[in-house]
Amino acid sequence: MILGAASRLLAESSTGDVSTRAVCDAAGVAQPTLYRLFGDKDGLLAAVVDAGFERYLASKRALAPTGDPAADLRDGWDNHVAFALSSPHLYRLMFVPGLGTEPAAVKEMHTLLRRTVDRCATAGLLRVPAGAATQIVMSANTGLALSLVTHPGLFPELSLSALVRDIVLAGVLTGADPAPVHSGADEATAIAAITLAAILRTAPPAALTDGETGLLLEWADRLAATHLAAPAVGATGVRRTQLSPSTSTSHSLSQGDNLS
Amino acid sequence: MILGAASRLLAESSTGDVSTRAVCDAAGVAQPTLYRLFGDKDGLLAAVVDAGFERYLASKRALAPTGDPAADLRDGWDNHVAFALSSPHLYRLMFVPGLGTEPAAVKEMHTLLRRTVDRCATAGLLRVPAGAATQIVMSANTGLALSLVTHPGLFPELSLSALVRDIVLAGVLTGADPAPVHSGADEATAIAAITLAAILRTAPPAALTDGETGLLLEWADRLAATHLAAPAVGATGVRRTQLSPSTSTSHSLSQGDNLS
DNA sequence: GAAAAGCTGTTATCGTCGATTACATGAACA
DNA sequence: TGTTCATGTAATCGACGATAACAGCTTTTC
Repeated sequence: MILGAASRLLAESSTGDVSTRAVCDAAGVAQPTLYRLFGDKDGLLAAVVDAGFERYLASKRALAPTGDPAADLRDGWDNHVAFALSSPHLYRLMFVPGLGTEPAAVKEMHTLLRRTVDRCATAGLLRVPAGAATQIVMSANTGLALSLVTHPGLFPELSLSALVRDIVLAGVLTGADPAPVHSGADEATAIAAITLAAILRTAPPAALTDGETGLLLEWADRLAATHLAAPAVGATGVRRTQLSPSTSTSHSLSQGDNLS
Repeated sequence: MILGAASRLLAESSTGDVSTRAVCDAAGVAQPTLYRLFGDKDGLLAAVVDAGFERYLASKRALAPTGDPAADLRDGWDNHVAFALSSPHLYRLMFVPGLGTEPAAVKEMHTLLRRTVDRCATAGLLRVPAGAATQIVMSANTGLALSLVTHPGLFPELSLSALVRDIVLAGVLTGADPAPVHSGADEATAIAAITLAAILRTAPPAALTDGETGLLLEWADRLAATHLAAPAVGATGVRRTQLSPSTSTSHSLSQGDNLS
């Protein structure tokens, strides 16, 4: 069970790397055995990547296509991010190859996404060509997941993924509003609050005391952020993915998030 | 000139890694010298990152703030992507740290972006809170750049960055249309063409010969892709960044791109 | 002016890692 | 029974990151 030991050690590793010796020790074999079975350390890691990708595709198949391809697209995004967060090291191995080694599995994922996009297209939901939409969603999705994985400190917002997702999908699909869903007067209110908050922050007015400015700022922030918690694209029939309870759409910004 | 040798070797490296021995040989010094000056290999790489970041910030300052903060935001995006493509290995060192070592420079860049976003906010151009907008743009920008850098084979489209950029900025700014700029009948035409192309590709009709289907497909693709070459958000006063002649907005899809 | 202190750079070496060679063992088959 | 081949091991190699011990040189101090 060399492969299992490698996967386990990788997941437990703090640096995201494993030594062939450690893998062999954990598996109870000598090094040449590993090298005969996998040929190379890269071969071993490729096998680990393949196994991880098998798991990823399994979770992908669990999200069977529904009648709502736009919702499927959204669930696919969430599922992808959840997988990345669940095994960061493995994700980095899968999507940040050593510059030259392209795991074939990535292309398979690309075609999988393409299928969902095509279903959107045949339903008349696409406003950009299917190929462009696929690349846009794919790069934005993996890119965001990589950012979340490699900069856990910089982007502590759990809802960031949902925000970017809704914006990107709204830019690709028809009939989908970008993340902030407000209408008419609400939109004007939100924008005014956002503008005021920015002005207060960069140039506090002399007419108000610091305490007053702070309180006003708090209210403005609250006004500006309310719409971020609203459900967005494809609001009907929201399904939860098994892996991502925390990245779902309806997650509000109640806890420590500071998006102001 | 140990640092210069390290930077040069890193840029020329094929794996994105350098050995301290190679650096010392190239610099004409012995290893302990390097370790006395930089303490560690990580210390050396951190210095390389700092130097690269100095260059990045220099190119950033060259894009002095104009009266159009939205255009500044766009130029900043292009500049970022151009930097990533110009030195992929360095970029990966800067933005894919070893999981634990957060280069302080990244935070500095974050605040730099925040300043531009705040200028948009005070101009009333923001439809999401400034903090959220900063995180959205930042993660999408670095994420896309990482995708372009680490998967040069999967995303060969030079215009992909511009597409994602316009979509993301449109989701964050007011008065900015998402990438496909079409109006009225044009939009209906494009969507119909996209839908038809997708249907033809997934289920070729029996009423047409293969040749006829192919020709029809070509025309539909052309109809669907025309609007992708149109200028987008902040169309007035488009400035070119020094580093990114190829990622500019007006770049058309004439060459080998296949976004269909 | 000579000695002490400190910076700068060297040679030689250690432990770890990825990878390989040469060899041992045991089952399948003629 | 002897050959073959798959499977495993001990021992080893070269490259790497890192360090100890030592040598030259400038600066400071008495």
